[in-house]
Amino acid sequence: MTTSGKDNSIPGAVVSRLTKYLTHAQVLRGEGVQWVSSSELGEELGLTSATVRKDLAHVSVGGITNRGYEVTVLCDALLSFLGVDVGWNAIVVGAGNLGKALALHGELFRHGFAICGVFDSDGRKVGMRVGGLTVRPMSELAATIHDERVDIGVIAVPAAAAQSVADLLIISGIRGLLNLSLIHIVAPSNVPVVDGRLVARMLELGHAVRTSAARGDTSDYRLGRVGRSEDA
Amino acid sequence: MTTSGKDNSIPGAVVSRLTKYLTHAQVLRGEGVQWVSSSELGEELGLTSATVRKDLAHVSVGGITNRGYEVTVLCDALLSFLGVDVGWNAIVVGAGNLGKALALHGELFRHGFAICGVFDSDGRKVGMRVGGLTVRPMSELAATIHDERVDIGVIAVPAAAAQSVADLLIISGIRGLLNLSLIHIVAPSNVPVVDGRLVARMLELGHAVRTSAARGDTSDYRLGRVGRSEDA
DNA sequence: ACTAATTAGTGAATATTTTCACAATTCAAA
DNA sequence: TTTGAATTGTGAAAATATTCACTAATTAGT
Repeated sequence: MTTSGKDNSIPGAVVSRLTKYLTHAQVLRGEGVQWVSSSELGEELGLTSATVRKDLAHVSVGGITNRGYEVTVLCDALLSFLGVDVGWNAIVVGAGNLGKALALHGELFRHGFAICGVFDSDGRKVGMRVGGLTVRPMSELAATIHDERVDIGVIAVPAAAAQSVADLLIISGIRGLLNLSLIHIVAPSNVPVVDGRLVARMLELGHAVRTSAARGDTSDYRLGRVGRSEDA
Repeated sequence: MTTSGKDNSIPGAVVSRLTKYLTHAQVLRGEGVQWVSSSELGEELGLTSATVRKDLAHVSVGGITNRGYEVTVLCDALLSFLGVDVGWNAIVVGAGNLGKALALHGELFRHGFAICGVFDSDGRKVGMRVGGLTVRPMSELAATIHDERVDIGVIAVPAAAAQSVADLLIISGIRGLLNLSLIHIVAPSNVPVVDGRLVARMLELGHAVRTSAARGDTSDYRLGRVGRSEDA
């Protein structure tokens, strides 16, 4: 019954898992499931039940002893803990394919992120439409961040420009950065940077595939959720 | 002098950092820098020099005592270690904005990933052009994986379809998955899954911004690389 | 009511990862 | 050649993270 909910600095790995609990709980809610236990969550997500319980103890969700966690309560607690209920204003810098894809990604909006601007240094891209937005020049970036109270900047520019874009965002008062560029971004400690570097992820995957092959892995495979049962 | 290079199962966190060393070393190479020390790398990437040295000990790069690591050797060793020199065949499932962005992302090709197909279950999307490729129907997926020796599948479909797409890829013999969907993907242990779930990353960022604000962080900020010095 | 079964919460034990600290080595310069 | 500064590689120590294992609580069934 403790679950203090407001401890101090939760490790990034825990927060990362919390996002998984959230999306899985949302799936369960969509299926009309009412209760879920730590062991079920763990099994589905490849974790031990103890890890799940310890993680969830950071959030204000009380589990109930012989039932588990109530799915809707779990969803709400995680949404609130992750700040989805408050919502964020975000801008995307870089109107290339990736930047446009993010700006148009409905799932982001649905999770509390309002994309309120797309910027590009390329004059030929300025003025283009991206969904309901128009690509704006970099010169308007600082004022926009200030005037529209932008919290988050998404860096979707080539590696060579990424750090200077980050610097511009930072001196303009941005509060956090999602880095989609290839390189590591340096930022002051009060501006958290989260990496979404997909090429790097692909490199990690390549390595994993290779070592998996080297180990000669085989597996007793049972299909995932979709194949396993007839869902709602 | 040991640096055995072929030990056993390197932690994922190490591999993730190796991709950072690689991209940073590539930047340095582009600038004509010849040597880099573990402490320089660590400072730039926010790590201790000991971590850098330990990480690099997994790869076959010998540092030299009073100099550090030779940048070109470091690049080559990391490229080789991560399998970029061998190269991979990849397909993208889901011809939405994100899927198209990935298929068209030049940086992927430059890092050894050849996108050799884009698939979608939506008949209206089948036949569309995506760069040099044509969107194909899901019915052709299994044969393509087999015939074109596809190693990696990128899952860029809505959450509701993601696991069944994964299952299809897996039974068709895919060797690794990049998951860009919202949900956790279940796969057998011989098919590694790497998460590139950008919405989840944004949620993590929202949390980080919030706790950063709660701590009242302020910072002595010096600009990153670009602002700090006059590079080559 | 009582019993059996289940499951959250958590202190203690493990396991893993990171950092420290130092010997060995190399380079540059006097 | 000698000295001094720099830097790797690595055991040992410290810090973190995960898992175990047990208690207390709750429910369902009889």
